[in-house]
Amino acid sequence: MLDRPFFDRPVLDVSRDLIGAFLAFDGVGGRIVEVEAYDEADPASHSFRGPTPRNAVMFGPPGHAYVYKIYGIHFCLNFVCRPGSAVLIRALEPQAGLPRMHERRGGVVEKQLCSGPGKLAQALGINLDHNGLALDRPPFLVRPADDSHPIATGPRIGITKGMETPWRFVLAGSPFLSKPLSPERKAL
DNA sequence: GGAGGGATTGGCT
DNA sequence: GCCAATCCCTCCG
Repeated sequence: MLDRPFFDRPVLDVSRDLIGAFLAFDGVGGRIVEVEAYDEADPASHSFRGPTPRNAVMFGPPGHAYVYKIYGIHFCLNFVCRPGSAVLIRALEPQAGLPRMHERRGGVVEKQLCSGPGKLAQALGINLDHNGLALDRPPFLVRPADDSHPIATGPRIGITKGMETPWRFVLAGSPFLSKPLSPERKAL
């Protein structure tokens, strides 16, 4: 079980170590195959301009869920690390509760159940009610990766600032990513 | 008090 | 590839 000490570390270390970890929400989830790191010095981060009502959880204790709504439609799930930093969970390899994922996501193929931050939140049933919940107890369950995985990094997706910062981490070669990594780079 | 915009997705050209 | 959908949060007046 991953709890506060795991998340009370530099956000890049946490991001790398989350690749291959298992995430479930109310028994629905899978292996984390794609994340992105954000911190307070980063113009792409919600925490860049300091604490506000929306991002308050990012400045709270490590090991909690920061959930926000994007484009008025979708939800995105982050894991809070040290104050002002968080890891956006972007894609899972579905492993648990697949029938419920399919119900929530409609008639998509398995590869597309959790291949993006909004899709993942929809498949797991995560919304603003879950903002601020601790990650080390139900309905959340986060378990460490049981062995090492080939990790690749690259630029983050969809942002309009900080595009040059290669803080996207993926499980190299996974077919469950939101987008292929290009060009492929070695992990730090 | 109000306008502008976003760490996305899915559908259409 | 392009673009609309749709909610607050943030910032400015």
